[in-house]
Amino acid sequence: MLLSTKGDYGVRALIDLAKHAGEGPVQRSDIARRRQLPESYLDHLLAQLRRDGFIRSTRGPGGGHELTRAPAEITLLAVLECLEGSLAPIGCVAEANRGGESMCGQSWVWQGIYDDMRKRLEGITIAELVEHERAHERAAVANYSI
Amino acid sequence: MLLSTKGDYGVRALIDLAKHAGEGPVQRSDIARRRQLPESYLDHLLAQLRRDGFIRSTRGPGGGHELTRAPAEITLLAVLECLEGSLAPIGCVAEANRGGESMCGQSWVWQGIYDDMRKRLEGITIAELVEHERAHERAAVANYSI
DNA sequence: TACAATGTCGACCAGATTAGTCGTGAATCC
DNA sequence: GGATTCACGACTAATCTGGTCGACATTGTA
Repeated sequence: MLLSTKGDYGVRALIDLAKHAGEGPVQRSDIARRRQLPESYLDHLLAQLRRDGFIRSTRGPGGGHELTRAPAEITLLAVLECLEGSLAPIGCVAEANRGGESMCGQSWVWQGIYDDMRKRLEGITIAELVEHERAHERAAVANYSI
Repeated sequence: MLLSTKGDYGVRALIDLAKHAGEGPVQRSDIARRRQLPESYLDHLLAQLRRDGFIRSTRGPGGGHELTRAPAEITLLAVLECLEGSLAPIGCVAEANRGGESMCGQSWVWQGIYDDMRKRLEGITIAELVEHERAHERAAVANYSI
């Protein structure tokens, strides 16, 4: 598996923050409840996202977490690399892209796959994921009303 | 990391078998020495490849391992799925492709990436990897002779 | 100023996976 | 019968995953 729950949960948390942008800080407990994530685990992910500048946090009553940028300016690639580290599919590619020169015999295959994937992930923003989720919600409501 | 050393080593072993196809069974110790792999670990990988019908093995003096098919008929995708199990980048895609219906919010992204990758890997055979390696060897020799 | 709400940080933990090693046994050839 | 080779399962150490927990820092409010 290329992705662990770190990346998965972290993206969901950012989607939640994006959906509530402009409403003041969003509390960890609210994110955890709405997205059904373990709150104390979410804690670590938010810490990482803050360290990398995706969110800002404030303490005290009424405190919480907010995006530092517009959702349309946060790419899925950036978020996942923040939370998961390198997304390289195989060790030799990870080393090569860290500036190393080691290239195993099949790395040309994996480098191509890696480049494709990064390109795709770079083209998707949190804003698009929010929009996708909203469309899904509308579809669900439409189904229900039939 | 999507791939462990299992897939990596296993592919190298098959390349070795392909290069020595038609010369009778190739011994585990020879593969391990030429490819610089731990022999006792390679044992497990060859067992898996045999169970899935990629190679046949014979015991006793002069025994060893051989491909059951032409290298051009063995795709990288098939080998890797044999050794690594599913190559799905994230859990929800793995479940969806096992017949489940669970689709997380971002799975449309990952399904596309997964499909791209499988298509690429399906288009590459062990024969091509052997040819690539030979080309690399020729280049190295050419460099040396300058 | 006290207290409650909230985030911050690091220690800790159980289970799974990875990357092996090793030993016993089975088949085969001479 | 002995040497050679594969077959298979037990075992292990290190690392990663997916958390939990507790002490502490910060801040708003009464």
